[in-house]
This record gives sequence, C-alpha cells and structure tokens, in this order.
Amino acid sequence: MTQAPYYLKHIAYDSVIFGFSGDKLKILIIRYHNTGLYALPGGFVELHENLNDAVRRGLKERTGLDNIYLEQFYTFGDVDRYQPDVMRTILEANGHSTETYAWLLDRFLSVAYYALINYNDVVPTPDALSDSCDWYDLDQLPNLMLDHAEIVAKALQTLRANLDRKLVGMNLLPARFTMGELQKVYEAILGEKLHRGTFQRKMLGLELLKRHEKQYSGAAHKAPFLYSFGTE
Amino acid sequence: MTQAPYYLKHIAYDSVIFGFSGDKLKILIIRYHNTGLYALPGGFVELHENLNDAVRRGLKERTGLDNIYLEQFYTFGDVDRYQPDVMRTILEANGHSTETYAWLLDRFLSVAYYALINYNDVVPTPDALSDSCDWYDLDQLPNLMLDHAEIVAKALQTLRANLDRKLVGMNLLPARFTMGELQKVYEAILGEKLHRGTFQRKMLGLELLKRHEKQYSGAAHKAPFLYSFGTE
DNA sequence: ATTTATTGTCTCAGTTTGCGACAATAATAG
DNA sequence: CTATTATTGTCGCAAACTGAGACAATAAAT
Repeated sequence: MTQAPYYLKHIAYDSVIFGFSGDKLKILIIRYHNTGLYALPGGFVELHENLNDAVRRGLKERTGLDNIYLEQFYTFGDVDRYQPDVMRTILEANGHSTETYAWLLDRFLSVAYYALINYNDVVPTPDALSDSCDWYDLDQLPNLMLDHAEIVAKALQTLRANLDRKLVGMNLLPARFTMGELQKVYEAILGEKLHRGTFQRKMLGLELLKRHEKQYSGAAHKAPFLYSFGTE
Repeated sequence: MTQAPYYLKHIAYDSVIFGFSGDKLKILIIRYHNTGLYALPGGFVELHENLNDAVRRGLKERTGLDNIYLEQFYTFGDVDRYQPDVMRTILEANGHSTETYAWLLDRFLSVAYYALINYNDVVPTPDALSDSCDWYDLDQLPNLMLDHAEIVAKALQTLRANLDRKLVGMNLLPARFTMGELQKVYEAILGEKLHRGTFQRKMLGLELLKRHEKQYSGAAHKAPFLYSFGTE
C-alpha cells in the first residue's frame, strides 16, 4: 500500500478465490482490522502494470501460489459502489491518515476475477489492512461489504456456466485424484447430485484424463483408480 | 467531449455493435478526421454515472437507439494499450490542444461491450472527432487502431458461445421475421451452414417464437410464416 | 470367511440430433 | 391456364447421447 500516484486511479480488482475441501466449495475472505468488515481479497493496478499481472500479484500475496487458474468475469461500475465512509472507516481503524490515502476515498470500478486453486497448497495470508484471510463455506459467508456478495454470486454463476464448456473442475484438486473426488467437485459447484455412471462415462469420453495405477485407499471398499489431467 | 475532471480517469469503454444485412454480419466502425485511423465506437464514464449507463449513452449517440441488447464481455488492461502518440495524432488532426486534453494521453483500461441491433433502425452518426461511422462486413474490416481488432475477435467469440445459451439471434432482426432469416443470422454468427429441418425443429421447440399469418413474399415459392419473439 | 462400502462397467430405454424425403404453394414462364 | 422453379413446413429414420438401474470386483473391517 503506497501513496497516490503509484496506482491507477478509479480502478480496483476483486478476486473470488475458490477452494474445495470436505465436500464443500469455499472462498477466501479477509477481515479488516478493528472494523468487523469482511471483503473479497482485492487490490490496485500499478501505473505500468498489466491488469492481469496485478491480479496475479495479489493472488500470490494472498495464497503464496503462482500459475493459478484465473478468469476475469465482470467489471462492476455502478455509482452506488462509491461509499467513501466504508473506506474511511477502514483507514481510520488502521491509524492511517485519510489525507495521505485520499485517493482511496474516490470512486472505483472493480474488475472481478475468479480463481480455482488446490485448497491444500494454500497458506492464506492477510494483507496490511486486514487481520485475517480465511476460508468460508460458500453457503455460510459473513456479511460482505459493498457489493461483494453480488460479485460472489456472479462468480459462481459464471463458473457454473463455464463448467460444461471448459474443463475446469480439476483445478480445484491435487495433481492426482479419484473419479469420486472429481464428481464431488462438480456436485459442489453445480449444487446438485449427479449420477455416478453417467458422470464417469462423460469424463472418460473427453479423453482428457490419464488413468494411473490403483490408489491404496485406507477405506473399506474397492480401491479406485487415480487420474491426472492431461491426455498423454 | 469536455475537459479533464468531467470523466473518470484511466477508464474507457468500447462497443462492438453488430448488425445483420444481406446475409452478412456487420459492425459499426468510426474513422477519425484526417488521420486514416479506424476504431470502435467508444467513450468515457462521467464522474457520477453508472458504467452501463455511459455505454448506453454512447450507443444512443452513435445509433439513435434506446433499449439495445447489450452485454459486457471483457476488460482490456494491458500496458501496451497505452500508445499516447495515437491519441496525440487524433487530437492534433482535429485542431485540439494536447494540453487541454492532456488527460486523454494517459493510460486507459477499456471495458468492452457488444450490442445487437436491427440494422434497418439505425442511423449511424459520427462523433465530434470522427468523420464517418459506417457498417463494415466482419470479414472486410479496415485495420483498426490499438487492440481493437482483438476486441472484435473476443466479442465474436463471446457472441458465439452465448448463442446456444441465451436466445440472442432475434435481436439482429426486425420485430417480424421468417425462419429462413433467423437461420441466416445464426449461420452468419457461427460461420457455418446449418441443416434447415433441424434448425427449425430446435427453434420451435424452445417455445419462444410466436407464429403469425403467412408472409406475402414477392418470391417465387411458398410463402413462409412470420414469427416474432415472445411466447404469448 | 463374511460383511460392508464403493468402484468400474454394462445394458436398456428414452431423448436428442443429423439428414434426407415429401407434399404444399407463391410467383413465373410458356 | 398449365408447367416449372424455388423454397417452405413437416415427417421419418438412423445414429448419437443421456439417465438410471444392475452386476461383479475388491479393500478393509468384523
């Protein structure tokens, strides 16, 4: 967080970072110091930085990960996003002068992205203004500030629409996974149960999964195959 | 076009305005005075204006139409969009001082939209800096400035992807149209021939078209039905 | 050795899709 | 007035795809 001329004015980004654990879809939410305000992880674009690079830079800081599956889905630009009181509250709670950071009190458009990551690879890390960065079940989110709830809703909607066009599900899993795990990811995203046989037939028919040896599963049933993403 | 503090800095929009005529998909392109530069119609967002409203305002100016089918599809934010020389050329060719309009020489992100309109309803109108605003066949575009060719390509790609999810084709036609005309629209968008019987069966199966009386067509064959969009 | 839970696969019926065929018909040509 | 031409609405059939249940296989637990 630096002073005014370092970032493009009026432009912010927010990222909806999806993870999958315990059969549930989750997203990363930060909480600002001493305010009780919850928000999506976001940031600003440096004067000589590509927009997409700015978002990847923020993702790296928040998750520790490079090379994340990332997709831009909408730019939010309504006037009623402009609530300088909220930003003033955050700055003051952090002991920052609202003069030095006056540029933050201006109107912002937000370019929204969603990211899909492997839950287990992540070490969620708060930024300078926040005291936590944590996973929340998608159906148990705290009240989010500004229009961030709307951003999450549109992210999920876009993710669902992309699910049958792009092969996206496996970005939420480790490199090797079972068919059952993959199906649970799809079910969590779509919010509905899928028929096991049909799902398996469809996934294998795409010829995008490589089948490996059997998994040694500590479970009381037949050991499933492991798959990885990639034809060869 | 007004002075600096009237618009949000760093933010522009561009619109890919699709029309359909003579079995071809076309888009509106403007040419800047005395420069030979071709570009998409675009504009800026007023300080207290919703982003979407700004785009509709621009569409109204360029086409004379309200209530246009409009969809945001991507925000372009690479650094190499920043080519102040191009904007300087345009300003000078129009006799504008680059001091008064210095804000135009800054870096811009562009939020891109596509619009679908009825070709026959439109009176294309140039803006203050351009001397023409005309239809061009999608496959015979002039060289477009900056990354506008890339914007057009992504617009078409998004339109194609949306074609099987949203019912979008009829926005390019008059209120009443024949099944053959509708099919030609789809073929122009997808860039491929479709089977007549299958197309008709699918469209009617959606139960979104109302069938009217026969058309008196001056053509030497059976007169087709007319349809309009809307169930009832 | 038996039970339990889950996996990989198959079959079958129902639906959708691609494609050709047929009669119907508005204008035109003879 | 009749035949021709071009295009339309519709049907039928085969191929492909989909949803759902059924069956044997098997790793761990009893």
